[in-house]
Amino acid sequence: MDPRSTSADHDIVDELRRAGLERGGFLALSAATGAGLAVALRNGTSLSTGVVDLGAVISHVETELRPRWVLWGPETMSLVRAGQRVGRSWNLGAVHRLLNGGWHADPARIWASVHGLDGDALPVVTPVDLFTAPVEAGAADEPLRADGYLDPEWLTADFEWTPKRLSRWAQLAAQVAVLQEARLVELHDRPRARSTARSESAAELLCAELSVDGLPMDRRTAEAIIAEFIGPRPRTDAEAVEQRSARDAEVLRHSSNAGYDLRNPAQVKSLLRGIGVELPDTRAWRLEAIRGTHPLIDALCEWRKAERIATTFGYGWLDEHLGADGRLRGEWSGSDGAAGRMTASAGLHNMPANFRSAVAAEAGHVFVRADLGQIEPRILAAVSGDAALAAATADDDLYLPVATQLGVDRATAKVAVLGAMYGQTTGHGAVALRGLESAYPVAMRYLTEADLAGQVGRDVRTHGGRLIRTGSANRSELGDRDSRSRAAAQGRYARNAMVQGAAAEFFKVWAVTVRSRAAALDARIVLCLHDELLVHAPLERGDAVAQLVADCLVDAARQWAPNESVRFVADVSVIERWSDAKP
DNA sequence: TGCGGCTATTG
DNA sequence: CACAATAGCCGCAG
Repeated sequence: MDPRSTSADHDIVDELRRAGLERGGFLALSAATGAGLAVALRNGTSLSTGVVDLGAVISHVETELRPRWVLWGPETMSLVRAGQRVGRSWNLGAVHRLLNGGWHADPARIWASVHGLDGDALPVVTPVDLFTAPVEAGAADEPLRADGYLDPEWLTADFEWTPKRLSRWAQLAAQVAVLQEARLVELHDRPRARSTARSESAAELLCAELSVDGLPMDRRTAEAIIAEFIGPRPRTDAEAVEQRSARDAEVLRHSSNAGYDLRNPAQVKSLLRGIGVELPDTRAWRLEAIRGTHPLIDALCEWRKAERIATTFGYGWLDEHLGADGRLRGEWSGSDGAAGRMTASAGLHNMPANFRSAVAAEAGHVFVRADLGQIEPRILAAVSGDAALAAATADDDLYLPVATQLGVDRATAKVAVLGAMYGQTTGHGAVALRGLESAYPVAMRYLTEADLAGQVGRDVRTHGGRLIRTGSANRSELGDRDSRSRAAAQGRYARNAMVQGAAAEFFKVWAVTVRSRAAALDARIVLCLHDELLVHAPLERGDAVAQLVADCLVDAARQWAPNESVRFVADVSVIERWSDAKP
């Protein structure tokens, strides 16, 4: 178990082979600036080096052995920042979130979880003062405490890493990976869980790469779009203030009282009351509905659009997130706290659609854009095993056969299906909903059971094995509602999470398959948008990448879906700007 | 200064 | 205006 040191004289690949590492085997990695790196195998063997070129060692091992790199989590970014694009990973944080739901995935919690310790009773760092005896040097090399928890000192930002400590840390990571794998195997009713662990881990690699690479964006086009709404870039703060009050004045001149604050919803209501309009709230869709009835309404609608650009998607946004290299960068997360979709900051997931013309491929490159068609109802058909709904997926537009089956028009069928997945029980869709119950009983029962579980706070698991927590933890927005509507909300949440979560798992399988196979064509994924992929590819490889993306969908479906009864479809196009895609 | 409410945008 | 997310500004409590 003693860590062995390796050096340039001793080839680390040979040592790993001798230690029993097979191609694709678990290889835990820990590294710290100035302290070198350490790796550990699942059998406990650990090797460490002194200060090394992290990239060179990883690259060598990756080429020769293609291991499954076991990472606690944050090392993923270090790896990618060091220029490494490894193929396989086992991300302890991602697997922890899969097994336990929620968002927390720090090493202390992960360790406690796989050892059955209370995650809400984690030890905390005791402040060092005159009355605290200094920790003995020997004890500080062992992170495992007598009570079974990890020493919180090891998790602090200024922890002093040594080769010996890195070795131990890697050993622990390897142990956790083995324990997590065992837990996944125990999920007998979720046979896909181990596979999901691997694809979710690969998605973490993809997220790190997306964070580092960024989205190609043409600054001049973006600035022109901003200028359309709020005018040229202000040169001074005073000029910015002036532009802002000029925008306000354009609305207020239609009112007799110019003192109202347009940014205060209550005052906007008063403003509207002044022209004889009484609204329950001042949301855009309510204002749009009465557009043209008074010049103030129209001016207010325009003001709202401009204000949105000025505050969120204006020059400040570009300055903060668009690099000198023309890449828009945000932080990517592989799975959010709820159903496990990917998230991104810097507006990458909620950029107004009119900015898509600014998202442009670089010279000599094209985008391959692909989006999944009607993914959620197709996912529902697959995970529920509803043969009738699966039959409808044979159509490019599944709402057409569903409409025929229900004896309603397509629009009604669509609203009903979406309403069923979101948990809507009232309104126009409610009548058609009863038609769904009789036409697709298996799918509807799948949703209802998730709903009931959510209502009573019983956790559920998606098809791929992700725990959806519906109990007390994790959700905060259910504060002061009464218990009945809270239960109903939790029911809708669980019902939808089973579909949205499974769709997210499937999407990630597709995305990581594309990631892995597009590399050989020098193409890289630059954006993931829940059901849409944007791949940046060399101009001459555009068609080949488009074909590859379509092929990967077939493979992803074969790998992820319980059987081949459900058809998944994607619209794939080769374009120069994101806006070139069909509506 | 932190938090809930309101608003807008995306899938 | 159901399900999910990020993100800004405002008013209010501490």
